[in-house]
Amino acid sequence: MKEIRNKDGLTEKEFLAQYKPGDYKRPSVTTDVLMIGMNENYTKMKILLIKRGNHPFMGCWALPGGFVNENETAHQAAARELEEETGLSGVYLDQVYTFSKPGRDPRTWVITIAYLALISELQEVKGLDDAEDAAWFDLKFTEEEIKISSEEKAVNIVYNLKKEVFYNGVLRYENYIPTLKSQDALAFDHVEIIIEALKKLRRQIKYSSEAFCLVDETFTLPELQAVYETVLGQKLYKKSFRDMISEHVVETGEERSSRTPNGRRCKEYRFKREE
Amino acid sequence: MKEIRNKDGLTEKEFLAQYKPGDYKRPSVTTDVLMIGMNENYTKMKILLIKRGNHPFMGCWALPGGFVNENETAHQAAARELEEETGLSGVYLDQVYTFSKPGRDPRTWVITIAYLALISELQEVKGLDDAEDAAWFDLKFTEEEIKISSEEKAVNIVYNLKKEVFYNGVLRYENYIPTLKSQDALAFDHVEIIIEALKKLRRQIKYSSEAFCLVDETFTLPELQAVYETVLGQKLYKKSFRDMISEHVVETGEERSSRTPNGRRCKEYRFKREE
DNA sequence: ATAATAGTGTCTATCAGACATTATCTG
DNA sequence: CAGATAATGTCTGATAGACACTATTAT
Repeated sequence: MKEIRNKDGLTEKEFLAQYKPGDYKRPSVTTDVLMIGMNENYTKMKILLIKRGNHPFMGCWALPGGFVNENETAHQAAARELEEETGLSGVYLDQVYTFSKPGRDPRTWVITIAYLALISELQEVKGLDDAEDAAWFDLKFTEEEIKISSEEKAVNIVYNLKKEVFYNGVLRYENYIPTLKSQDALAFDHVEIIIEALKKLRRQIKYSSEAFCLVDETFTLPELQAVYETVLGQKLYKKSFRDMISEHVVETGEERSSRTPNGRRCKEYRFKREE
Repeated sequence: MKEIRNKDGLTEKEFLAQYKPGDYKRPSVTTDVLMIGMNENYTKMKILLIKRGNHPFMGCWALPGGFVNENETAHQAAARELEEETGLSGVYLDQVYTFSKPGRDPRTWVITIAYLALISELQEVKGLDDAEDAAWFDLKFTEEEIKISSEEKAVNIVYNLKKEVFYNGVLRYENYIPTLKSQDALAFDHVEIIIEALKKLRRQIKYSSEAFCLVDETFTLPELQAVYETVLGQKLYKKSFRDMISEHVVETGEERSSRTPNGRRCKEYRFKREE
C-alpha cells in the first residue's frame, strides 16, 4: 500500500530519507501575547508590556513574546513565554490572528502569531531576558483613540483611530487604522495586534464566557457587570445583564461587600459550568 | 532622538546594518485554503481539493496552498495561490487559524496559516504544478462525521467525529477529534483545518453576511435560504429567515423561477450594502 | 384540478432596553 | 436620617419559532 513510487522512483520512506528542505528563505515565527487583566475595582483594563532592551525599537514598550520552537505548538510557545515572564500557567489563552506584513520587523522576515491571554489577578512583574523592564499599563480603547499609559513609568502612548473601508468578496468591512499622536510609541506593529485582540475579545465576551477569566473564582454580580462594561466600553442595564448572566452563575451562599465603597452587601457567585 | 545606543554601543542604524539572523531553526510557512462553493441548487457544499503528485501523501487529496514569500502577506499568498490554481480573484478570503503542531508535515517543520474562501460559482479546475489533479468534492459535516466525496473521481473520505473536552483558563471547551473510517484519506492534518474553517463559517454566517458570497449577484430568497440551511446543516423557518434577512437585501424588480423545479416564480433580490 | 413552491399574516415565548421600587449598608 | 448601592419587579418593543393561509406556477 505504501509502495507507491513517485516520478523519481522513490517510495515514501525513501523520499523522506533523502528529503532536503529547499534553500528558499524561511521566516522566523514568533508569538506575541496581549495579556489582559483588570484593576482593583474593575474600572480599567490593564495590559502587560515589556520595555525593549535592544534595537530595534530599543526603549520602546512592546508585547511580550518569543520564538516558536520546533518541538512545540504556537499555543505552547505562547504559554511558555507567559510562564517564563510572569510565572502564570493555566490562564486563558486564545489565538487571535497571524501577522505577516513584509517589513513589520526591520531586522528580518518575522511572522507572528498573536494570542490573547486573560487573568483574574495582576501579578508583580519585572523585566527578564531581553526586557529592560515590564509593567502593567492602563488601556483605554474607544472609537476615536487607543491610549496606553502608566503613571508609574511616566509613559503615555496615544494613537488616533480612523475607520478605513475595504472589500472582501462582495462584503464591505471596516478597519481601524492607527496614527501615532504621542511622543512615546509601541514597538513594531504591536498597536495593530492590540486592536485586533481587543476587537476579538469584545466580539466574544457577549456570546462566550471570557469574562469569568477576568474575575476571581468567586465574585459579585456588580463586579462581573463592571468587567463587561469596562471591556465593552459601554454601560449595561442591571436587570438585562443579570437575566443574561443568570444561567451561567450559581450563588455560593456567602455575602460580602463589592469592591466599591459604601452600599449594601452583595451575594457572592461562582461560575457554573455547562452540564 | 534615534541616537540611542545599545549595550554594544550601536545606534539603531548601525545595529540593523550588522544584524545577522541567528542560526536557530526556522519553519517553512505556508497557507492552505479551504475553498467553498455550492452545487447548482444549493443543497450541497462543495470544496476544492487537489491530488498530490509527490510524497508525502502522494495520491492523497489535499487543500490547495503554498509557501508564503518574503515580499507578501499571508493573505496575499493565499489569494495568489487561489488565482494561480483557479483563475479567481477578488473572492472572499478570511484567515481562520494557524496550525503548528510538530510533525504535522513529515518532511520538515511547516507552520500553515489556514484561510477560508467563498465563491458563488464553481469553476472548472484542473491539476497544475505539483498537483496531479484537482476537483470539487461534496462535503457533508454533521455532529457525528465529516464526509468528503466525489463520484466522478471515485473517492469517498469519511472521518468519524468525537467530542473532546478541554479547559482554557476556567472555561470548558469542546473540540471534535476526527478518526479516519474510509480507505481514502486527506493529506497532512487537512481534516482538522477543514473542521476549524467550517466551525468558523457556521459561527459567522449567522451574524455576518458571508452567505452573499455563495450566491450569484442576484438571487431569490428561497435560494439564499437554501444556502443558510446547507451551511448550517439545519432547516430554518421561512418567515423568520425572511424577517432576519430583509434589511440586508433589496428587490431588483425582476422575477424568475428558483433553481428548483416547479412552483411559483420568485422575486429577485440583490445584496444591500450598509449605509 | 393538483401538487409544489412563493409569499405573507399572526400568535406566542423570550429577551433586551428602560425605568421604578424596595432592601440594606455606611456614615 | 441621607446617600449610596443591591436586588428585583414590570412594562414595552423587537424578534425567533411555529403554524396557517393565500398566490402562482408546472404538469
